[in-house]
Amino acid sequence: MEKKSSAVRERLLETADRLFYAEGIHAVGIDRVIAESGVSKSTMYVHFRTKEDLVAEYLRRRSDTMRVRVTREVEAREQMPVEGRILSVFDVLHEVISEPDFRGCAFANAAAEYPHHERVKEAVARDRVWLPALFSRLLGPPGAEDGLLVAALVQVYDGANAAAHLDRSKTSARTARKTAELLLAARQPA
Amino acid sequence: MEKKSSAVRERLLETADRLFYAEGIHAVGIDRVIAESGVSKSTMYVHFRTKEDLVAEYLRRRSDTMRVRVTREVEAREQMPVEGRILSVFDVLHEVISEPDFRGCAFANAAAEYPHHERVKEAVARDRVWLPALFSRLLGPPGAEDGLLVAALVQVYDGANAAAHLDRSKTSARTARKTAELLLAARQPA
DNA sequence: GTCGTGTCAAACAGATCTGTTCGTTCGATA
DNA sequence: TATCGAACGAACAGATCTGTTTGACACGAC
Repeated sequence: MEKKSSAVRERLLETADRLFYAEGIHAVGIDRVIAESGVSKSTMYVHFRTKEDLVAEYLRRRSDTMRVRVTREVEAREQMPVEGRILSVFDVLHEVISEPDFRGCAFANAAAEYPHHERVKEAVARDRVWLPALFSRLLGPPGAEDGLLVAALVQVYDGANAAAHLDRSKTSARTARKTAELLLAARQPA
Repeated sequence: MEKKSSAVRERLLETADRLFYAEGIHAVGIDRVIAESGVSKSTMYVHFRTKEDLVAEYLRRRSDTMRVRVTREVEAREQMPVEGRILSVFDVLHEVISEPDFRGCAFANAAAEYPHHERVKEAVARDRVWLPALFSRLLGPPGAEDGLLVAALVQVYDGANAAAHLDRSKTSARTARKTAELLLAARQPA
């Protein structure tokens, strides 16, 4: 299934990703996407029945890309203690927010633009699952307070994302990492 | 200056605040605002020369309202130790995210919708100042690491805001408060 | 060689959005 | 009572946005 990976489709998605993320979804019309991707409008509507479809696919890929990127780094530290593996998530975040075109969390942004849009809400909900799941898995068989620890770690991650965006802070992921260290050190020594 | 506080202007701003915050700025047209405020379009354009002016004023008031609300709670605890005063910020946040129409940080949302819009950027920058300033003031004459502590506290606040919005978490401010307690307890005991 | 598929270019339809204009109404005040 | 300011309602202009339609072209497979 889903053999649809033609060259035009890919070009459309790359352009959509770049424009939607950089300028916002509402602010970028279909005409911009087709102009900058070099695909004709009629062809674009063959590959994506509506703009909504294009947006949904944009979000799906954003989520997958980030999840894979973070997960790969964590997996690469297989023989590290869990603390180091969890902290490496914040190292990836540091890389991400350092990229010149960083403009915050694509899902927070999409949720802000389309608060009552069903497919966007689904895409956001889907994205919001993987990071706490990763932390949970790394922290092993859940103790009583691990739910709280996971939630706290995710919050620190989100806060660093927000600060990097709204304050243009270049160091927010470093700050977040230190807070995460503190949270991990304070874990109940069961 | 700025004696402009007529009844129509107030009705326009109240309606704009409700609609822009609930549904997003792009998604709400001027026609919605005038219809729901019961003000004619021509009158609205007397009070606000453009939609942009209305948006800027909406953000200004949102920022002021929240700043006043938080500051008042903190000031009410004048004889408490600083830790308690700082933690009370997260109690206010808990109240805010518990309100039924909560839909995230209005400034994060606006920044997501208008990434390159000068007046929105100004409004966001203006809002982003008061919370770290409040934390700094409470923490007293800045030690070497207090900048880091302030940034960490703000991040935790932002993270709780994001989680409350994107995950519909009702407990995120409580989680954030616990993290803040940890951060404060770990302060260098100078 | 013909058919089918994928693509393009351009015009168009219909909706929506911001902002303007114009004539009218109503109430306060001098 | 006459005047003036504030607001109204409705139509309009012009831009923009999503999505459709039409006709043509290129190219590979049968």
